[in-house]
Amino acid sequence: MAIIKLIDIAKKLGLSLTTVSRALNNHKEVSSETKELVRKTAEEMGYVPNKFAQTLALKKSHLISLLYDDYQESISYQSFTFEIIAGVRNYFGSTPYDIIIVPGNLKSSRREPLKNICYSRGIEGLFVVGIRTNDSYLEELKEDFIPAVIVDYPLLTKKVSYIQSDNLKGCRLAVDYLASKGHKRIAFINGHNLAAVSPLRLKGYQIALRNNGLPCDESIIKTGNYTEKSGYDTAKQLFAERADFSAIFAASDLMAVGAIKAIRERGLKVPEDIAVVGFDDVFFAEYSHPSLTTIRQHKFDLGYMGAKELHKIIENPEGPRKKKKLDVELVIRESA
Amino acid sequence: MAIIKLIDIAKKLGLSLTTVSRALNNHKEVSSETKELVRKTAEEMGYVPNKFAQTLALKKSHLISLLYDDYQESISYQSFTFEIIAGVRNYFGSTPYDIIIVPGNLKSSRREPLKNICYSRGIEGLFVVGIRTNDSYLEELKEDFIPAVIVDYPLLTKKVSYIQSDNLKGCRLAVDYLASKGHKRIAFINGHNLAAVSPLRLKGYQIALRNNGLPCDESIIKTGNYTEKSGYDTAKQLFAERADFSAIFAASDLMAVGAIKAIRERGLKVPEDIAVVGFDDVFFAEYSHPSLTTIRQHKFDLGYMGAKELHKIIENPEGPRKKKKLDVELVIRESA
DNA sequence: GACATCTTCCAAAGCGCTTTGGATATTAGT
DNA sequence: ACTAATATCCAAAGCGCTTTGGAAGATGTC
Repeated sequence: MAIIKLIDIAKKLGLSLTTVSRALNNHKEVSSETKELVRKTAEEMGYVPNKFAQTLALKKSHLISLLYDDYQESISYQSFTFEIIAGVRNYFGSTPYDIIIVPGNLKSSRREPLKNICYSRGIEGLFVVGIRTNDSYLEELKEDFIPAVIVDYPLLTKKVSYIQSDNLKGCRLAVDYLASKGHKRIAFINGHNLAAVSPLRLKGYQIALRNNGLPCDESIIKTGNYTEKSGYDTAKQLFAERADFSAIFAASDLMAVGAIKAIRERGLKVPEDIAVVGFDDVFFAEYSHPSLTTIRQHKFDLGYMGAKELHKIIENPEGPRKKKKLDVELVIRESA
Repeated sequence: MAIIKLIDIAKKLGLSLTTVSRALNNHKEVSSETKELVRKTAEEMGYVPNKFAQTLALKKSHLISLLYDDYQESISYQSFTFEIIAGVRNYFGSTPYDIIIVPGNLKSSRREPLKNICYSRGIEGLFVVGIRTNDSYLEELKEDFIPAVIVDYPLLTKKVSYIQSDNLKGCRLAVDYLASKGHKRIAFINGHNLAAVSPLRLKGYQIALRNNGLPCDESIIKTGNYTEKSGYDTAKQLFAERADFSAIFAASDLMAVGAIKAIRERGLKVPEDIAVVGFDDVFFAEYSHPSLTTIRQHKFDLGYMGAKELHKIIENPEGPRKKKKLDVELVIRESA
């Protein structure tokens, strides 16, 4: 059975194409009886509009695109991304917009310019997550040629907003909590600067130390790359350097897990000897051992609220852009 | 700067629309000099073809759709899904196909018929992951109206293939390994029957027991729902019933983790008192404590190979369909 | 030089939809 | 009863592309 189109309905009812189209789109120029009739037969005949034809005629695709990376190497980031995407999807699920995934990864070296992708597919908005600070797409985004919302990268132009968790507060919560437990020397394992949040978290850590009247000692600040292994390595390095600390604050849960591994290998106990706090609250934080005290990011909301903002930009391109900061919370478990 | 189209190039070069189109599509009816000229100016002018117009004219959308569920309640499944999707995306990244995500979840109650979605968006193929055995979309899929590949649900028609891991082998590996360690009474925590793999895994477990000359005792077979909590609950239930067992084989890593928690609460040690083997090898299996011995599914490959098969079905609808079984392997860590 | 054969190009139609600009029929106004 | 307004419909054009069916010019053959 072939796919039926407007003209089929028109023929069957002895109406014109125009009238049928208008009836279905609820124009005023058609009587309500005909509208009802058309709607009913359309339903009966199983008519569905061809979006391509509509897009062409209306110059409106109702398509937004997701730009993200599979990041095979940092597998924990997956769950983070996935939850954000779930939020995006959930939001747009109640709008006429569909989501298209551009081929290939953010990382892929040989890839089309963003503009080509968007123009070619008539994409109306971009949702970007996990973009690195050295990504060339960022330059294109700055040209402001398309509405976009970026997670965790501070870009604010006429058509581009960004959204992220309140990293400063997150760090404050973590450090305050550790300080309240009597820790005076809190080491910090940060992530690399390809993630725009890294400097933020460092800053948050430093401010929080100051607010607690604690000195900021460069020698107990290390940089990993958000992976478990790097957490493990940097923690071992701290020990090797005979650094003086009683707690570790890691900029990701995965690094926290790695650090814990190093601590235990050293024959020390978590949290008795050394307390550990992570960041993210990825889902396995609860199941690791000891379960992780960490800063929870509301990932789904990041996606949902970001999608909402993107929608707003598309519908009202002249409106004001704003960065959005989502609240975070301290989740106290066993590791600190 | 407006988006430029074929006619713009034609005007600029004093050629006809037809010729320009043909030049870009490398038809033989146009001289190679003109081809080169057209290609160059197209490049210079930043021309990109409008896919909607192309689709309309060619009756070929190059669009496949991903059907999956965010499964908020079973968060571990996320990483499973995400990795599969990464595989799908990776495969289609080197083809002209784009991936569109249909709005809403598989689960969502009020949702469009699959046919409407596909016809309306000109979707050429469906990649389905995580569909439940009672999902109404399954009925539509059985009507065989569109090429599809399903992960983990056995449906094989003219246009639909499926792909899954070798569950039987997985169970065999797990049970054989436990048996080789001297375990005679191996409890089994299965998942619910909304997942088509559950009965398979039960069967695999039973066969493997038989092959090892071990009795199959119904009283140490329990059913959870693939979540950590259900693993915890069913393990506790086993203890409450004073069941006799020295090992637990769980049909998912998350249930395995839950079971371990119950075991330890009981004051017993893993693996010394009770050994535990999981299934899936989700990424945190490595980081849980004790790290999980489990059956690794190659999730990325599931997506990649499935996508390849889908591609094949689309390009050659008359070809033979086949189910594909991907190899699994035993990953030995600490829990058994 | 006349005919057939390529080669290279183009105008027009068509993909399925929406919208513009009229046309026709119905109702209201005086 | 005649005009003005209103309601209801339609034919045709256009969205940006590909393809069909020719046409014109170049080349080759005898």
